[in-house]
Amino acid sequence: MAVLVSQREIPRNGVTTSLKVHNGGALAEDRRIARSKKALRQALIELIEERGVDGFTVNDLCTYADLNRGTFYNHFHDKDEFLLSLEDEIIDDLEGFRVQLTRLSFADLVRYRLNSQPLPFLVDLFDYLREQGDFLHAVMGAGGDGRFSLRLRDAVCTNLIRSVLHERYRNNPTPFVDYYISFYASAYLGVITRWIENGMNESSETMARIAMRLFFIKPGESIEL
Amino acid sequence: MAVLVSQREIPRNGVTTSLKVHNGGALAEDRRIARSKKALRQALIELIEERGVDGFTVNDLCTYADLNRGTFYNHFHDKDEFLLSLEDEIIDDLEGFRVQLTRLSFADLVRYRLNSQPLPFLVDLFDYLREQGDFLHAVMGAGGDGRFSLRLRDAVCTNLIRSVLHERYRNNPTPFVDYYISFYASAYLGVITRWIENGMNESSETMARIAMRLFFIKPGESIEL
DNA sequence: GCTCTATTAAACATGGTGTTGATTATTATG
DNA sequence: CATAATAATCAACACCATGTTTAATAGAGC
Repeated sequence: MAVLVSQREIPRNGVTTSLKVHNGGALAEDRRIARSKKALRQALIELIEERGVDGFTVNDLCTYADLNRGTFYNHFHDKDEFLLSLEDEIIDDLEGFRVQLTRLSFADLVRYRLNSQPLPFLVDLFDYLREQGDFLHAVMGAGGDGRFSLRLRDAVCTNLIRSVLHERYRNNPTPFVDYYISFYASAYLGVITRWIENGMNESSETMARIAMRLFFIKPGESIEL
Repeated sequence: MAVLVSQREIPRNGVTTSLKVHNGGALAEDRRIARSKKALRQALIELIEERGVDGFTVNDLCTYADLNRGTFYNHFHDKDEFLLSLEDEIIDDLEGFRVQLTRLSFADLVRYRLNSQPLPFLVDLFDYLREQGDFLHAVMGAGGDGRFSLRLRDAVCTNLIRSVLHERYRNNPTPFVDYYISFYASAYLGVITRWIENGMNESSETMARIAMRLFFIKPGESIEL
């Protein structure tokens, strides 16, 4: 009676799914599972691009992925949980960048800027975003999932600004500082979004330089091109 | 046979719905329609806040609005069309601000800044946003409609930046200028979003001043509080 | 090769959707 | 106030997606 129970067991909060792409080896997923999830991921991207995140059903998803609908339900409870699990992977990966961020100081930024060098951290970040480009393009586009952009802003941009902000103001609860942080966090999210929307034409180095240049510019000033 | 056809006729693209709130008088809507739509709007806001934009059905909507489900379908084809019609109202209203924007120059901004006066245009904008606060809070929040923020950014913020940008760069297709505009457009959208999320505590004048101050600040500089 | 398990296929109850026709209630208008 | 117009209600409908369950098949791992 309880024999086949494990088949119905759905991984709590996508723990297993995080092993999928960057699989270190330990606790490797069954090839069939990996294949199915990969096909579903690709189908999801295509369908979001074509019809927007709410413009298709689980049926459509499985048709695109050339899988039985039951297979989908073996792994995910519903469409949203599946989407969230993929988003979680990205956010989890970005945690790694967050720890780099906390080590970053305003002084570092200035030093690299004076040497006309892009911050390696930023280059790595744009490299990673490019790696996930197809998914990000779908999910951050017009038909994508608005929640993800908010998470990305909090996961990366807000922390980025906080870390390079002068220590005095970093945890200052003044309303202006609050808006100051929101201002720049959203600003950098906007740059990233724009880059992804436009097909990521610029190289990661170029983008890192642009990001740094934007940090040191004053809006009212004339731009030296 | 074609007698009752008019009851099923749904207004093409929410033309009639735009008369609802700010009704100038001409072609006034039937009171019953206005009442129904108002109830639906309020129900929508409550349900988005409670369950997110995809967390409820047309059934729920009508239960909250205390209306028959048929009434909803008399006016709208589906949930999304209804939501879009409400968003369109806001965007249409903001068109008025857009024309003010095109008249705005960088010089104006500096002049007001030197006199420590907030731009009347900005005060009006924040006043209007507050007026629509409950809807905006729902639709721009975590459970809201991500598409709307994108529209708001394009309708207001991008134009705002373009108009105060130096003429030389305004229509400059350089990649950097492109990102420059995205940067500041998203930045100001972020400030607006933050203000709305936080319950719009600051007055419109205060927000206008903060917005102007953020325009003249250089990120790397220390902030004078 | 043998065991375990993922995929498939079919069936099912459930619930939301969008539409329709007839009835009732409310509104605008003369 | 009386009347015509029309909006809201109610019940019923076919349709489709959902999420679950079963048994059979196929494939992975060892």
